[in-house]
Amino acid sequence: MSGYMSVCDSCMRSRYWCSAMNYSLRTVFHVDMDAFFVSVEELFDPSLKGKPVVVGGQRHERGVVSAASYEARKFGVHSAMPLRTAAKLCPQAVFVDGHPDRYRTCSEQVYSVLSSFSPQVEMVSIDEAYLDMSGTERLHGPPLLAAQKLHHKMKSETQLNCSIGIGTSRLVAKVCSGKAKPHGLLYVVPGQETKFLAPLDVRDIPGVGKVTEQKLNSLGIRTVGDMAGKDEHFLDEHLGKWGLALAGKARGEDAGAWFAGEIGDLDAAKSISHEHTYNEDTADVTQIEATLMRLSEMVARRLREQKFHARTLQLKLRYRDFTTITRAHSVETPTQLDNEIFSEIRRLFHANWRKGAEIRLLGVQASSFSGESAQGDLLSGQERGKWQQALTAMDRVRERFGESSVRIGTGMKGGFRERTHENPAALPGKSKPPNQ
DNA sequence: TCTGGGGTCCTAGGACCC
DNA sequence: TCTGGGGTCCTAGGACCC
Repeated sequence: MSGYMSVCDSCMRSRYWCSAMNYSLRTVFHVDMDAFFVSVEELFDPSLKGKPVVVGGQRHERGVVSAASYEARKFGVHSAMPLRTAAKLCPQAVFVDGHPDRYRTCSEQVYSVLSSFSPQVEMVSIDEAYLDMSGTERLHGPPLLAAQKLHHKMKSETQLNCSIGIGTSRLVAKVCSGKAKPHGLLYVVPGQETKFLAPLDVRDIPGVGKVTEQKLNSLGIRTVGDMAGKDEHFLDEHLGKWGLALAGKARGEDAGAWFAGEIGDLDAAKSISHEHTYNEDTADVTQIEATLMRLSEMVARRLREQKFHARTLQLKLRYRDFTTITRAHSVETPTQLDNEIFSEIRRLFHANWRKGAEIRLLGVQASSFSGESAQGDLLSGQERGKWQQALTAMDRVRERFGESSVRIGTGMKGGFRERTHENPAALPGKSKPPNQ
């Protein structure tokens, strides 16, 4: 049981190997899809293959890159970069709008492949998952063999590539998958965690961003090894609770539970939000309220889908100069109704907007969820019931015929004015008050 | 460069209660 | 009358992730 070698599937170069094996420890896979959005777009339009591709919007739009193909990355393009910057760096790139529905569908296929390898799969985002592979040796063989099988099955069933990191903790597995990209495997054998992590930049630790990196650097800490060398008091003193967590990470340890399934409802959503950035800043109250209405509807609809009632409603407001404020209010009766959310949001807006100041972004967020709402005072119990019914019916229609098929008309309780939808494509909807 | 959208978690201050 | 300390809830802001 010695000498497993990790091999990149495409180039067959070895990546890492070691001779120690220990099955008494847990084996975690971190599976990360390669350039996921780009790869999915290529499935729908094979002519994109081999070209520099930028997913996220058109080259002159306000917005940022969601994903870039490896060809585009060669020019310095990366995700979160403004689209216009990407266009300057790589003028020949093909710019593609994102298609969330396609990604969701493919993500489900990915999940089903993963599920055939372990009963413990935790999707942590649309293109990324942890698998608890402990105890699967008899079925799938030792970790590297199982990982190679997974690579092949993923490719043959979804036509997508992934990278796989293997370790005794989620942290190590995650760092490995990052180092294995693209389409590689990387295995850190039990006992070698600290050695593997030590030379890495602190920035490679998930959770360490620009700010924490700067702070650590100023303390003379550049590598994970530097961090592991400091005692916990030191880190605690300078970084608080974070410091202690980081000290553990430097040793390759996870904080908290291994897998959500073990401690129950870890994946339950804690907030639901929608926001919108205008293509052109605006101070037009009619347009602003229409946007707030639409965002409120979107949030309410998802609350109903998930059978949540929210107690805390939050408005987010970003001005032209990028200064951003949030203003929240907790209502007495948790709600999932469009008009209750909208009226609270509208109140927050008018109470906090610097009148006349141009707005770049608006957002609506709901949180503090409960399963049921008490019978409330904003609307009487009977009235509330009617709204509930009407809105649930509308949700069903929207599901079948699309977002623009139903609109709340004027004159309903709550008095919404006719919508001036800023997205022309969504405009030609029928106005239809709920029955009764 | 001119900065999306959807989330999670943490901190910190103030109100309020005991 | 002045003064504690702990706990919890609420709100605002910010770091970070994909």
